[in-house]
Amino acid sequence: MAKKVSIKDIAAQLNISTTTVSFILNGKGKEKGISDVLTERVLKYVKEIGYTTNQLAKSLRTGKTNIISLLIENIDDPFFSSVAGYVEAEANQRGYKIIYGSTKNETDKTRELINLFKDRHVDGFIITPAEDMEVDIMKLKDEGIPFVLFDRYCESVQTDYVGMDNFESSRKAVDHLISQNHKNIGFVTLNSDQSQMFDRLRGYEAAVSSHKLEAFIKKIDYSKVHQIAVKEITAFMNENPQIDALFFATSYLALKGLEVLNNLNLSIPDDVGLIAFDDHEIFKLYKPTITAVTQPVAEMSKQLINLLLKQIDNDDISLQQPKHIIVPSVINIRKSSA
Amino acid sequence: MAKKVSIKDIAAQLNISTTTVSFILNGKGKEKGISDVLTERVLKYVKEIGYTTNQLAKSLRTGKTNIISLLIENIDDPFFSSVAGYVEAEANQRGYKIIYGSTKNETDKTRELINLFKDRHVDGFIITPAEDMEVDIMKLKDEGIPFVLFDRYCESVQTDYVGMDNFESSRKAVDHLISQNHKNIGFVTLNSDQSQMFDRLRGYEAAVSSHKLEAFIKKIDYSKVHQIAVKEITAFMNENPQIDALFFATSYLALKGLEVLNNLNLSIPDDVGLIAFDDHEIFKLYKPTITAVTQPVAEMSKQLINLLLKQIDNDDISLQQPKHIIVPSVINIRKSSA
DNA sequence: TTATTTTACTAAATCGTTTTAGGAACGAAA
DNA sequence: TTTCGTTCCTAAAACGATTTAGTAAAATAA
Repeated sequence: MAKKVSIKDIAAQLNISTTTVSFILNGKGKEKGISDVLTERVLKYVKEIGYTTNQLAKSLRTGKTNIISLLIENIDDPFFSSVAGYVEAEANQRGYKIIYGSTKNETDKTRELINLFKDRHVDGFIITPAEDMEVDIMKLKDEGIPFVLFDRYCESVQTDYVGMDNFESSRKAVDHLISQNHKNIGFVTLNSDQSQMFDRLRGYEAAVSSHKLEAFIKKIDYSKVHQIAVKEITAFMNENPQIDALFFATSYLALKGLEVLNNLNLSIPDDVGLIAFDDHEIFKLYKPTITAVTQPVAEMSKQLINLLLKQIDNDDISLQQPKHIIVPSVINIRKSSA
Repeated sequence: MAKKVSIKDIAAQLNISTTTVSFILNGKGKEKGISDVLTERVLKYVKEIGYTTNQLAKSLRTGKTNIISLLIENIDDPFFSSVAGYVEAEANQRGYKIIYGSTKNETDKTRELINLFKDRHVDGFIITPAEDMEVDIMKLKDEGIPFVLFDRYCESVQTDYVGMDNFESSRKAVDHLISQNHKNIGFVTLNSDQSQMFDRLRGYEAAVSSHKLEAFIKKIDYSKVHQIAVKEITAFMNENPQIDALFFATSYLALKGLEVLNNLNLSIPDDVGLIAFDDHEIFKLYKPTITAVTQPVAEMSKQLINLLLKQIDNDDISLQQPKHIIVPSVINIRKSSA
């Protein structure tokens, strides 16, 4: 394994100082009054031997890593991996790389990841906070570390945030079911106090109560979705046979729901109308196609990077007013909600 | 933003040397003959002020980052994001973090990502190589940088590799269609020379030719799948109306195929039998359910990290015989191939 | 001629660790 | 009293860059 050549080696080889080499490599030759002749010579030699900078050393000295930490619920989830894809593209374009971590929506895991990446001196964070993270978020803010919350926010801490109007989106979705003559609309959601889930629940409640309909709510633990969702939803349907439509708070819950409706031989939308929160490739192909509240993932990703880089570039964060960017949702109306 | 405290600060505060602090923090106190009393005192103080190591500095000095670069085709693809999820979990457990890059299966982009992460001194790479990367892979090998290829390998370079027997899996899938009395089996694949695609093609050809059946092959450019696949597959079906079964070389091609069959009002499996390479959540729910060749993603991920860490831990890589780990595939037989 | 400015460069400190090589203090052995 | 081992700790170099605060020499001005 040939040792990598360093600026020092270049300097020695060309009989000049490392300072000069560094200036030239960083394009500060002109500004620092290095002659064109020497600049040429250095650049040529550097190219010849194929030197590349040791980013670790550079980062240590400058305090900049050009790495952004993306902490999402789970990389193996279409919504989040889609965000990861867009965020990566957007970040790359602006000279940043992404280091990710799946929080599994667990507070301890998220906290641990934040600390790990802080020690690695990432330039900033994009975080989908788990529950009870107010203290940690507050700490990040106090330390002046750039970060943007995503998907859900912390009620008690003012921070940059990109997300959707979950309340309004949810209400509209339920309104749409009502407009299609569904009367007994069940809501299947997570057992979670996170803002996005809370708002979706409130939206559902607002819609049904404003039409004087009865509310049917089923909450499922996030950590147990895969094990128990099918059973729980089945029980929910059996206990409330009058339900003629279902609204699912996430796409993976909706998938579980489809499985249940299949098992129960209930047809969509004749027996049960259906809308899911978050779109999914399946929904376009399923028979019937499934109506879904769609988050503009590309737009959100762009905003996330925008806000974050704005923080990273201005170090006088404290002066800035935290920004909440609420992007509009779209309901992709398909056959399941007829 | 309070300046972070360093080992130097601790040493100064306690009136001892940084060496001592470092030894203690790295658990070398005993070995280096630091007294228990002092060890206690340092540990207590460190805890009190909540010191954490600057990993950048540590990495610079030790040459270890504990970061693995995962270069996959596209994070926004269920197969790869699933791999990313497992690889992350496996790596985390063993003290490593993942920095990822989506290559989009483009040679230049992949090359660029490799170089970028090399400059960042990642400890190793997991790579799904794009086409024509032999030279780059050879270079990595020469430089003694630990890496494992995944999903597809480089014919001309001996390297560690984790993948499947694509030839055999493909042949079995086609054999299964034949056993179900399909006679004219079309194969829809990518226009690619990569090993995994090449082997799937060979598997298909072997199966049809051994049964003296005619081959119908459609190749689509990876970069244009989203734009043209539906049109191309439609044309393919129209030009070859005798086709009574389709085998798709990837799950996203199969999704395009489903769209086409829908449009053409062809029913599965009565008009056209169908098998996809790579499973997908949709396939379990689609009506009818779709038969798929399934890669054991969890197992592959574990093997990837295993092989890679073995390289990272032994620096006498040159002595090791490159290992090819071929994991068995499973055909999830569902209704579409009846 | 001398003073000043400009041009073209560089020595050395620094970022925060790890690690090599060694040193002081003390007691025991010769 | 010298010598030798222990025990416990440290000075300083190193990793590879950036950057501050210069300086020497040449050009220009006075």
